[in-house]
Amino acid sequence: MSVLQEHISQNIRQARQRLGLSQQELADRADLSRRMITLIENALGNASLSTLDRIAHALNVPFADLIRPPSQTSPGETKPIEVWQGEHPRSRASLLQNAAAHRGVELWEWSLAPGEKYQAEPDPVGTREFLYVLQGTLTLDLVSGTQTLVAGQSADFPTNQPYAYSNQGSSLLRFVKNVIS
Amino acid sequence: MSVLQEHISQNIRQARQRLGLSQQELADRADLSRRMITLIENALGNASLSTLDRIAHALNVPFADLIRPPSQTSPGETKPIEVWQGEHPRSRASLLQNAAAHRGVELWEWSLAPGEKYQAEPDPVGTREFLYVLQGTLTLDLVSGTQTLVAGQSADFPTNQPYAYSNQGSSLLRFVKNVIS
DNA sequence: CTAATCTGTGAAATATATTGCGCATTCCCT
DNA sequence: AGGGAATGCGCAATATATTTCACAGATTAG
Repeated sequence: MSVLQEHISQNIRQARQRLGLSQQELADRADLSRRMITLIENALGNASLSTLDRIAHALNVPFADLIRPPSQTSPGETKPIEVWQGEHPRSRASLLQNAAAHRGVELWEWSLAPGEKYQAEPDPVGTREFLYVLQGTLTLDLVSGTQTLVAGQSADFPTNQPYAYSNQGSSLLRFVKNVIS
Repeated sequence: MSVLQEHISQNIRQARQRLGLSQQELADRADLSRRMITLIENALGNASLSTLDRIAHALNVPFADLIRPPSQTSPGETKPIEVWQGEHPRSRASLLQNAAAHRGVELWEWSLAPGEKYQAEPDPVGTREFLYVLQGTLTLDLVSGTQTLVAGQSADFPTNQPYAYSNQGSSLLRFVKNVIS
């Protein structure tokens, strides 16, 4: 199959998993059959414009991102994608940028209200994260132990094991992170 | 019909006429029927990926050009390394994290005092940057034009051409950036 | 005017995208 | 072990993209 379809299939699967959606859920959102999602994500089939467009909308990404060759992008802003929201309205996770680079680089900005906690699931081996705390205090729970980071500090750790962010301080916590896979 | 199809139809017709091709000639080159070309150029029909891809090849343009709006074309902290400092003591660039990933990912935090400017030299092709403005206003000079980013906005652009950051506002500018090579 | 080319459109035929269903497999969970 | 969720795949049915052909209007050239 064409290189184009390879890119599309990878981009779609990546975006879907980033949102934590199953194939069925994506199919429902896009009003397509799960069969079609499977076909496209495996670079089989030959989707039509409307099909791809509906998937793009369901994934909340610009259409261009689906066909973007992993190497190049055009200059421009992109608007944040709200990916997760905590009980407190100020607790949220936004995907700022996502490069379908060799393996993939993501730039995130997170906010956690006092007392808020986010428990993350393990990623595939090879995945790691960069953290940079903008304000507040971040408590980072890893299998190897607990770490505390204050504004201006950064950390680097593998995420193929369960981990959790929490704000045990009394003021808003904000930090940026990179996910490298 | 969708905006997407409007763009595609205009782009295709525009590219075809630029080459001085008739619909029939384009159809022959792309191994499609002239009927299909007519349908697509009038934003009717709903082309498949392969169809659009063949048209893109026949027109000798990247696929991405068809869809754009017709107008354009182990855990541990590390301590920051001071890499650049401006005339004003509050203007500085710190390398926060640097992953020797497949090709390399860097996470930076920058500060620019009002009036400060940093002129960057072109990087090797394939190098790109992610920007995320924390506070203040960032003026980004690219060969393709000038962009202004305020706090909370992010941008993504290739850096194989000269570019410059400047703070033309009246308050301190802070932003983080990723360099992906 | 007449011929020739280009473009748009309708309709039936054909190719293929898309669906719906069932089933196998894997993985996670208790 | 066993149950449930998620994914992949074969296959027949259906929807629709794509072709083929035929014709009409518009434009240009001789």
